[in-house]
Amino acid sequence: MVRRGGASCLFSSDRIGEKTWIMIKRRILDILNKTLEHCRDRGLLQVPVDFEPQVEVPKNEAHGDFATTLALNLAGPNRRSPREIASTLVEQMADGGGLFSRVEVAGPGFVNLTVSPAAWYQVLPEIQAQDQTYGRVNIGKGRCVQVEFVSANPTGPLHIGHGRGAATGDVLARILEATGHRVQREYYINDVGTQMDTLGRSVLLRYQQLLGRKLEFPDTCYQGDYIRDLARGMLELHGNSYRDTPEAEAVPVFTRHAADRILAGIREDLDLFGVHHDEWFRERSLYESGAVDRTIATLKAAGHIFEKDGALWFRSTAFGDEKDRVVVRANGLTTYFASDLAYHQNKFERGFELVINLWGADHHGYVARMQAGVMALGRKPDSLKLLLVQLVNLLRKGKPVAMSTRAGEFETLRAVLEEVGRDAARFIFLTRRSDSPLDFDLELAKEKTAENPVYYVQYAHARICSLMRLAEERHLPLEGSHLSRLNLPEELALIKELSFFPEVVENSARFLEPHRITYYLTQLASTFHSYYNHHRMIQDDTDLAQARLSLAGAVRIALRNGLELLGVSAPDKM
RNA sequence: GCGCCUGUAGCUCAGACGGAUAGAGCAACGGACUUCUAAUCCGUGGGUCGGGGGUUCGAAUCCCUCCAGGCGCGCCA
Repeated sequence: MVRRGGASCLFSSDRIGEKTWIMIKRRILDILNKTLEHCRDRGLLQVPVDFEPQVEVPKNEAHGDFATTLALNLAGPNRRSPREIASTLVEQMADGGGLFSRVEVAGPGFVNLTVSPAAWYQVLPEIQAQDQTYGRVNIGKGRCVQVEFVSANPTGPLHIGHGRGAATGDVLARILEATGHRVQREYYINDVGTQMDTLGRSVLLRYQQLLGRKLEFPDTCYQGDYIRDLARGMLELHGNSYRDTPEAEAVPVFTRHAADRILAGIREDLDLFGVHHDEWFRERSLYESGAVDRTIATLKAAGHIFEKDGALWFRSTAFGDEKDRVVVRANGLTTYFASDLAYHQNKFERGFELVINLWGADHHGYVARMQAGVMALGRKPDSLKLLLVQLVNLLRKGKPVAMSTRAGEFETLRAVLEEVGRDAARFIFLTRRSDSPLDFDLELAKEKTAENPVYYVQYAHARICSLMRLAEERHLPLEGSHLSRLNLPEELALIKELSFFPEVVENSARFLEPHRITYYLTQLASTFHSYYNHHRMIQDDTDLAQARLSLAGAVRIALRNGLELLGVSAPDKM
């Protein structure tokens, strides 16, 4: 059953180790900072106090593994040419234990850095050692974060748009967990208001029809077949005992029955999708506990509420909204916004330092007032992040599948899951940034070809597993000390790409963009497939075989951990 | 009308903090399985980054303006 809110930030799974970072980039930054310090101390360069060197990966590989723009950025303050500054830096730079095989000034004043193969090789054993934790980065430092997502009204089954929200929210939560945050997943149930009344009335009318009563079923009621099923449920439970009950009395009974049933169905759908919420928070509880009244009183005491035309208004314009908003109507009823204010106050009272809400893109007109509300409640505006999830265009062989809740002919999440499976659905939902519309082709999602990115990535993983099985049969060592045999450019490039994984995860968390993971995995799989097709792993030269298998093993770890973040399985064979 | 978002190859889209010659997948065309999984790989063509102006040593990225599209603008939920 649904639990009441109140559980605060009690999660204690602190599985994030400290040593979760591939060191190359960090080491480069250390060297650069030390060099700058050295130059400043000896009066060779003026360095602004909070100057931080930028290290990037050049597009052109002839420009080395990394490049820094610091000479370009220091040119202004020093009134000297960037190339001159770059030369000074390079002269003064101490090589940190043979990290670089080449350092040179190029172009307008870039310093290009090439990392020595020996330093790259160290990445592989480190990935092996970190294994399951590779990719975890502790940037959250135990910060309490709540992700509220799906939160569909219990008026019908989840459709595919909710599925996208579910996948995005769940993966976001996984990414935040992997980056040292304590995360709670929450579902907000709008169980108050006219939509719920409409639901109850819809089921009641169908119930009466089942009892043989001739009546018109209005357009304003929910049309889907599931309403008839709910009515049949009531019939089985209660026979005809509500046949002549006055509507005002019967509707709440039907509403509760319908909402409970639908919610149970929603939970099943989410379960099937591998999505689990820690907390199911009922809007009704905010009224029952007096939280809504309390929040309005708080805002009133702070001078953010005024009265006009018999209604109470929240002065959201004081916080950047374009107009003020009603919280209590002239008829005495509170608005949806009022309970939302109370809900967010409640979230902060539960101790969350960051609150993330995923909303359907059609709510975007609501963003400014909610942000205003958060500020009025005395919180920093960035303690609430509102992410908008755009529409999903459901296609079948490129042609749109009609979707309309009203007409009752929508494609449910469950139907999609049954057709294409959990892995494909999750992955495809995350192939685009959430605020851009997504085409979801059912036929493509089922295809077991290269066009389907899910299989592409999973196949790379299965392929490596298959390699390992064969290597074991032939008694080849999977680990050893022959990494220096990896001297092909594509081998070094693959190690380099592997080393970026933690940074991808980190950025994915920092910008709240799960699609970065799917992009990275697709790219990594592609690099590996290409490498595999050009070079034999298992072969007579056992030292070389061992080195290549170590590399493949590290690729497998990154693929597996990345898929794990997406909640997608990493099969051993396909 | 006001506000927010978007505009990158034929299509779908990546490109955090401004960096060197703008990328991927699909589609099109042409190739690679006696050898570790061809659910794979390789090659070819394809672009005034919506137009214009500005800031900068340097702009797809920042600013202004115009154009085109999407969404939002209730004492609804």
